[in-house]
Amino acid sequence: MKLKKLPRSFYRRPTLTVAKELLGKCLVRNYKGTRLVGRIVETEAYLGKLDPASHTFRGKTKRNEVMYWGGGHLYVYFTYGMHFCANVVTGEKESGEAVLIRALEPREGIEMMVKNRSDNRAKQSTSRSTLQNLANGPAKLCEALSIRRDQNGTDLLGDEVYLLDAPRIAAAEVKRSTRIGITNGKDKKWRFTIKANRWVSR
DNA sequence: TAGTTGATCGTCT
DNA sequence: GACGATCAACTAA
Repeated sequence: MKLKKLPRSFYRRPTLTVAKELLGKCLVRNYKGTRLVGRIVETEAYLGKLDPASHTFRGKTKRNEVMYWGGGHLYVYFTYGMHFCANVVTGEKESGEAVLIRALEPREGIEMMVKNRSDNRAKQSTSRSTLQNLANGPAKLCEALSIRRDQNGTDLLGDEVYLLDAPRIAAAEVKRSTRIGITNGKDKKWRFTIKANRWVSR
């Protein structure tokens, strides 16, 4: 069966629901005529005003403006002086909520992803670092898919970046845990992963 | 293999 | 002026 692009209505729902259902969907990035595709295996929800760890906790700013555009947009931010992270904006307009994509399982255009990753850094991946290291972290997948500041605010119903529908992951296969790399709101179990999936970040 | 640290800069206080 | 939704290299054992 042919997989379809997810409709706007998919995103305009409660953020935790979207975060959970994003698991197993495929993220597609059209880059220089090549389709780069990865299956989402790990997400985290950021619930705006309810969430001290969210960029929008303290209200709208120039940086987090995109999170108020409403479900179906891509929010890309820069952090640690060198990394980008990609979020899917969820909920209605002005909700200020989004889901962070934390890890992908590479599916298509893998050669290009490897190239993107090694171009930016003058690193060399030898024996050990193979596909495992390609997109198992929020900053890594941005590099692999060449998502940068230019993609901030991209409409996910366009052709540049979008998501393809896929059969929903069974509830028994979804693991819920605490989020990673934050200090505020540590206790909230708003991270979703596919159980026993080797592509999840650590 | 676990734990520590340097890189590096836009954004908010 | 401080720090972060990170990563990879380096150190010690």
